Amino acid sequence: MKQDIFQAISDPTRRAILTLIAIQALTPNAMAEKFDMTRQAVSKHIKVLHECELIKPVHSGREIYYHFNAKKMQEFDHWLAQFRQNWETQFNQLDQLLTTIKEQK
Amino acid sequence: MKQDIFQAISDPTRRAILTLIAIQALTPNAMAEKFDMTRQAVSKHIKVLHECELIKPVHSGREIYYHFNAKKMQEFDHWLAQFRQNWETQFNQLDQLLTTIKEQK
DNA sequence: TATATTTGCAACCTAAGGGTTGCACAATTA
DNA sequence: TAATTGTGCAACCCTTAGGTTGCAAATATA
Repeated sequence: MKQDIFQAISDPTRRAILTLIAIQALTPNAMAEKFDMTRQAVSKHIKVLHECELIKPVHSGREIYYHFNAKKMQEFDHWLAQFRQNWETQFNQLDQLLTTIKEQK
Repeated sequence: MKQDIFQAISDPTRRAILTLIAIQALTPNAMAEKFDMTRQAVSKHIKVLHECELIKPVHSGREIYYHFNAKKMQEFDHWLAQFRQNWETQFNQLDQLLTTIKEQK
């Protein structure tokens, strides 16, 4: 079952993991130390992030360093692009509309 | 219970709603016509989007037009900012690292 | 070889998500 | 006023999500 990046990002723990490894690649054990939950729980989050390719494993002996996959994160940026025009122009128009309606009452 | 914007966009139907009303404000009934589910199910999605302020209701008689709140959507853009540097530079470095490791074998 | 370490996987439990139907209520219209 | 329309809320059901414990496999170390 291929995961969806939006679903992957919806969990706060997974967002924290991404923030951590965007700075430096980490092993599952190293990540688990940062959170108040079992290593296995963190491992599940890693699995989700890996399945949707937001992170990439680099094996080194028995350790696995998970790296942040910036390229995949760009997909989120592309989805956001459809709304950029809105927050550049339309939100001023909405303010105007709301003001107009208020005045009509 | 205040909703989280990341959780709000994790659902495909809610993303579709946002895409629709980014173009033009719509009533719940008008939205429901676009989807293969009951009006009440769509209404639940609207509730989630409203609670986290990604959409804003504008009442007009007994109808309610939900408008896209571009300002709130910008929060995603701000969250993404922390990763921009990564996809501008680091993903090339990762490629290099992977290549290096491959050569070491 | 025996032992310790790092990791992943399976079973299980509980809470939350997303759908349904039914109903209540306010605003419009006959 | 009576009937229709647009909306939201509650109860319910089933599946998924996120946590736990326990175990197995692979690598490193004594």
